[in-house]
Amino acid sequence: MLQQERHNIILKEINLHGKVTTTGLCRLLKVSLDTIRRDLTELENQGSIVKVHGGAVSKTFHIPFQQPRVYAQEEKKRIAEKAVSLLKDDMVALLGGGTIMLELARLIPREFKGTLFTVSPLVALEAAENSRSQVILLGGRLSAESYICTGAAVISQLQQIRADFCFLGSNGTSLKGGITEDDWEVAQIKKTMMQAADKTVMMSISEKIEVVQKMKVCNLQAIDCLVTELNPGDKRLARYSKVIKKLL
Amino acid sequence: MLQQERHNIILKEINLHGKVTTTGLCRLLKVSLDTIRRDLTELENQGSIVKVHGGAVSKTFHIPFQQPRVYAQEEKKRIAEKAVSLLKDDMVALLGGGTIMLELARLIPREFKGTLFTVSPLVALEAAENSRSQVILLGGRLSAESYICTGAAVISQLQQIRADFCFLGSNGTSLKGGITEDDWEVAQIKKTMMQAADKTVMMSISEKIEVVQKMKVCNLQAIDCLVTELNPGDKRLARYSKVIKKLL
DNA sequence: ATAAAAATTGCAAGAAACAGCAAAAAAGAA
DNA sequence: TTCTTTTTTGCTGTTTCTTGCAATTTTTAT
Repeated sequence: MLQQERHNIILKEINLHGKVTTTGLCRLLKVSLDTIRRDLTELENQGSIVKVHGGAVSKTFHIPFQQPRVYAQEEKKRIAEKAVSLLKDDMVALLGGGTIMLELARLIPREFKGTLFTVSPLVALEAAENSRSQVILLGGRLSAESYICTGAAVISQLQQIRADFCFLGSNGTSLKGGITEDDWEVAQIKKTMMQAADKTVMMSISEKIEVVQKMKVCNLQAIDCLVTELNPGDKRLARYSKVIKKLL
Repeated sequence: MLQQERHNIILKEINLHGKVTTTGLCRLLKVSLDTIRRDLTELENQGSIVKVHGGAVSKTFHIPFQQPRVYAQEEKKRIAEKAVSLLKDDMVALLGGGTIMLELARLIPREFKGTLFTVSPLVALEAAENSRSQVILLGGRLSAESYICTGAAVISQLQQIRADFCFLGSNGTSLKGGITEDDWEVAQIKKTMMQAADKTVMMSISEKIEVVQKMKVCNLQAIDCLVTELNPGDKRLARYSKVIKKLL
């Protein structure tokens, strides 16, 4: 077996599974551990893979140490950056809960002057810290699972509000299923929030695209803008661009 | 299973749920608790997550003031322990804000069954985490200084409540000046909370005894119970025992 | 206050990595 | 072909890394 041949097989394995183990390759290629180690060292020097104790992982699999933030969080941050650009002074905005919304609250410019309503205590605290805008927390029964206020009190307060924008995170976004959620209470709140605002901005990481959860929030037609970390021209979003007015 | 693999899985879990438990990961990954602990330590050193007792939380969910353990001076904890003993099942209680109240929220027994109203998002989150009781957050404009909800909305919601107990922290307690506060808005809220409850429990560390602030909340006669970290028979409290029905 | 759960520390067994060396294989030259 | 040179491979002993265990301390729950 040629050296080059082994290298190709190793690369194929890594691209397929994201990782390889030294002993696994040893069995697969019927050569000694040392040979495999030397192979891995060479491939690493070429810059194709990253060696770790026990084997090697693909470059995309490996998170460099300099990057202190977690990958999904980077994506969420990118989404929040795009969404926050929609904020204009004197705007009245409704904010949902979830981690993307927390990122958004964190990114609100200090000089932004507007009114922010939210059902999430965490988002409220973050927004109040980071901006001089008015932050109004819509109170109600606090759900320990979702960390947002739920129940009739929230619904009735929402019905008294007329907001310009409603920013929501999505747990499931699909062409057929629309926007879906795994918690019934949360779905109700989101529905009502959308009714209380002129326009709805839905934020979804691409992982959640074409994912369908148990509880329906709305059809895609009800969305005015879909924000993902992807480029709006990405092929994964092609079919969405026909249904939703604006992609970011 | 490669170490890197475990790390990736842990990060994914944290991003998905916001938190992980050591034992949960132990079951999921089929390795010993020690290995999980070491993994979490490494990920924390990388800056990806924040370790807490029992597991780890996502950096996004981790808000600096959510870990008031640093402020949790022994005295405040002692006060909270005494106060929490006043809670009985099926009780409706109003909770104020502040660090003592956070300690109280943390000490609420898991089996306590009652209804808790609060104007503080932090207290609400803590209480919802630590007990199976119903937690209702009274929403309103969030004050960035005091981290509690203020304004007319809170006042009007409070006027619709009839609670058994009202638990408040005090920033100033004196024989002549009564209970005082440095923030006008907060003083208004506290006044209204007291009116909405049958009995008021005031919690004050001895540092704040004989301290007078600018804004008056009430006279000492309006207090049903004063809780301090001192022994009720302490001579510093002697003159208070004549005015207040109960000392703890 | 007491009991239970979790964290920390030190340690030892096992697995993997490393370095040097020698045998085997491959390549090139006479 | 045969000999020499170079490269590759496998082996050995040593070192490093990882993991799980036990004892102890700290934190949390009751």
